[in-house]
Amino acid sequence: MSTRVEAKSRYASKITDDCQTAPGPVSAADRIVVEIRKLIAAAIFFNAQVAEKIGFGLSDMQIVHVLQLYGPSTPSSLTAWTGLSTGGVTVALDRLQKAGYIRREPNPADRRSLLITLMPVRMRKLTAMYESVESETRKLLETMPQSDLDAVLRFFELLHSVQADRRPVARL
Amino acid sequence: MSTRVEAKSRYASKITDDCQTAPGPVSAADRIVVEIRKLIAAAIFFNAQVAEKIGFGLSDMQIVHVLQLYGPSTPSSLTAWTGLSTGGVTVALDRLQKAGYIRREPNPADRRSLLITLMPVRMRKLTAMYESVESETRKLLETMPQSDLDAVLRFFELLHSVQADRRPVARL
DNA sequence: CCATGTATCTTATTTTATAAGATACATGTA
DNA sequence: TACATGTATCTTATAAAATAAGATACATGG
Repeated sequence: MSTRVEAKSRYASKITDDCQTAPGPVSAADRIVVEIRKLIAAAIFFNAQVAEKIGFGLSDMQIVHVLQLYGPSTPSSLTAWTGLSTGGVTVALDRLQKAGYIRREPNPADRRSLLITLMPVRMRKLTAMYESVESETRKLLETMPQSDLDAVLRFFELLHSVQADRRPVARL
Repeated sequence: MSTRVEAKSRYASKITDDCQTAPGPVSAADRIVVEIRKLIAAAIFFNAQVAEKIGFGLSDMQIVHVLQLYGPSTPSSLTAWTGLSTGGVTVALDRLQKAGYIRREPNPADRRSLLITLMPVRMRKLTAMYESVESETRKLLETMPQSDLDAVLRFFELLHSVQADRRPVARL
């Protein structure tokens, strides 16, 4: 078990002009912004590990995650989420379908379009790989006082307003 | 400006066995775990947008982010962070070097090895693209009471212990 | 009914990543 | 010191993934 410890004082973790973290007193907001970035970098890394283990690419992972978080989506919505071209999404969906992770269903709202849905059975294998991180996280969170948890939820509510305009809108 | 609003009650946002979000009362911890995942998915999306605009691939982005967050690194450390093969990192570094974003410097600790460092001048263009998200985030955070910010920082401290063992260790 | 726009798919081509092997240096042991 | 083994990076042929351009089928608004 690693004992690597991040700087915990308020005297670190601000990204400065010279493109590196530099010491010095910084505000809580500054530190939180850096923490968010570190969380994201770590998540991308972990994601890549999982992807490799099950033979997915990163685009395939993003598709699966979006479907799991936001429910059935159209290919065009996934085009936005992944940044792939339309052809790229088609090919990615072919891969995922052949591997049994998704199904293409008709979109009742538009006969040109499709709704991509996840196949629960296949997903179990994948979610199992995230289970340890998630349960560990949940367990740790439960050690925090309720007032802290509420503050964290308010924090995420704030973030939503930052993200809302920079995120694809699901149009079914 | 979008008016899309996420579910804010405690009666939503838990990922269930059927691989989709389902309604029902859930704990704060459960909701936070989902929020983390949504943050990550949104970040990957935003990342892809930025990457496309400046003609990077996602691997290149991850390399730049890691260098910015953790300082100069060896190619092998970047191999771990990106999940690329050693040859893949070499090629990615060639791209980044030709584009002027990084430099290969000798590693004083090991003559076989290198230290990859960012070139501040080129980075300005890239950081500018994140500036609006970050400053907007900072501005919103500053509307939160200090006690909430402290709680959020404690939250990230907890997360570090979850991530520590699932993250590459920088060995210079 | 028609013109225009949108959603997905197809396929040739380009871009990226891998795998296998090579070189140069490090490390530990005798 | 000499040697065997291990590690860090690079090279290059090959494989995988994504793009671009174009095609088809349906939607939408006059």
